[in-house]
Amino acid sequence: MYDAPHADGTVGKAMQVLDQVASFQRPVRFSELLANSPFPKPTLYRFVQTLTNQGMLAFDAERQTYSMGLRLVRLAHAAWRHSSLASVARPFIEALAEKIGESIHLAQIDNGHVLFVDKYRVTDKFDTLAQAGKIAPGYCTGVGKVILAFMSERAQNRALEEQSFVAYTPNTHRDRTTLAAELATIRKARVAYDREEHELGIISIACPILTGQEQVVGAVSIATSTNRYCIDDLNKHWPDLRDTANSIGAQAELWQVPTWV
Amino acid sequence: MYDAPHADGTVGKAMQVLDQVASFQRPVRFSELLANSPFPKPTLYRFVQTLTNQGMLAFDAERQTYSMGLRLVRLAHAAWRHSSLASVARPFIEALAEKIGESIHLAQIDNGHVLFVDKYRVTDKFDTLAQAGKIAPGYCTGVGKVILAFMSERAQNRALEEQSFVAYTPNTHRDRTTLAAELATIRKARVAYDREEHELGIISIACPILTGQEQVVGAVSIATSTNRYCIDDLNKHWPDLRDTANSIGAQAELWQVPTWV
DNA sequence: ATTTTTGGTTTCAAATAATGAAACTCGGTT
DNA sequence: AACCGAGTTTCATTATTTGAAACCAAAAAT
Repeated sequence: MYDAPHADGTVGKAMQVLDQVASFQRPVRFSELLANSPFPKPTLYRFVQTLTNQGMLAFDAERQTYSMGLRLVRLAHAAWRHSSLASVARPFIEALAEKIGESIHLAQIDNGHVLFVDKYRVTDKFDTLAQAGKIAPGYCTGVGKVILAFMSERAQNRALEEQSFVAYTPNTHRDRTTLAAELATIRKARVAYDREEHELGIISIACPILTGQEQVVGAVSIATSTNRYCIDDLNKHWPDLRDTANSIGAQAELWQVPTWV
Repeated sequence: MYDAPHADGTVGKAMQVLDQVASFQRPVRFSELLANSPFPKPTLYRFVQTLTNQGMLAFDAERQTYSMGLRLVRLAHAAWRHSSLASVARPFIEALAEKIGESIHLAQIDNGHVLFVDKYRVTDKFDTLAQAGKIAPGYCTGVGKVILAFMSERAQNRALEEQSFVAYTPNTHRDRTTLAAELATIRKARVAYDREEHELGIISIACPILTGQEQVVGAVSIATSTNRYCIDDLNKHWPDLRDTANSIGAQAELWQVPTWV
């Protein structure tokens, strides 16, 4: 990696601490943080203090643990509405879900990882942040692969660099070369499939959301379980999915959605 | 508004910039930020750069505008799950909503402002971040007043200090004294009403969510429109609402929800 | 076509804030 | 009573932030 000589100063370090706390997925003690921290004790201590003061972290005095602060929820509200495709895409996804009666995922890419920004489950209707905001790897999901496939070469290289290639299932791509080959195919076909690559029993079909100049802004997918359907069944929905993706892309263009190069 | 004491160093200032961008509620140009910024041009410029590098802001090169970054959505996901009442409260709220067929709000307090962390609308089922993550004033909402009423004296004073007392409707409290009087009543009655104080035509009944030691962690409310019901009708649901609030409180205590003193 | 203005970016010395080794405090051991 | 581990504070050193001024490019005005 070329970048990260001085890691964006003090603010960058503080954000690193935020990420670390988030990564625990549970309230965490100071000493636990310290154990996996690049920072010496007093430095980390002050970061955690500052972030708590700022409401970016929350400190539970009783249990002496830190967790993510509510200020983030407030800030994310704005991010959601103005930087994510979710608000633009919502009506289209809703319509598609009603029509075909399967779960729909909406994703954008964030630092080589697929970020789910919205999700419609036939049963629950839309989920809250409990579901949205999740991340998943790019190299083994339908939405991830289709986004990667349509990135500019430079961006794709950078993103591929960051993939971990953990073998979640026997079908998971295990290195860059086989993945790169599939990405080329995907780009031609304009559709990607997840054949139980991330989770056994789960398959999906994904289409890219593009602007007029063929820039990817995200992806939509229909996901289902192998108990109910096979890839060929999903394929029957392809025209609908493609149309939905196109409509979202057109709408996103009118609206001011930042593109991801 | 008297500002924070030392504004928490560089990190605090950066967070201030984040807030500022969020406050615009739309993509914003550098010069617009500069106009309302306490920081000189190069300083603000560097903050915005750093935050963009960090994914806390997103820069749209084409339109030359900044908006909130997707990293916030990722981080908020964790905040939501581990620091908010939402995950704990969800099943109880769902049950209540099914039973009485009205919209339910779940709120926590964040710096004197009511932060809606979840919302169940009978029609739409749960909303996404589009709704959750919103903030509302504390002094003129059912959930806000009931939370304020149950805060420790010290915390209440601090929170009251921060209320703006904008008169949204003729019924809105216009100063601290009348509000303080009502808060005392609310604390005794253990229930608060919003009689069109925030929005004409909207009324609600709210109960506090308390721990065993009577610490407020949040509030639940039933909201409806005056076209359909009056306060007395809402009052019929009071036992159910109170029970729901109590169940959430009990559950929150078992789980590690940070308390707000 | 030339000048001026506007919006954004870079420089660099001075001012300030971050840093971390070490020392300290406070419950709870041994 | 001495010890330990987790958390907190001190303070001289170091590195980062700061902002006036200068710069640049593109748009607007002349």
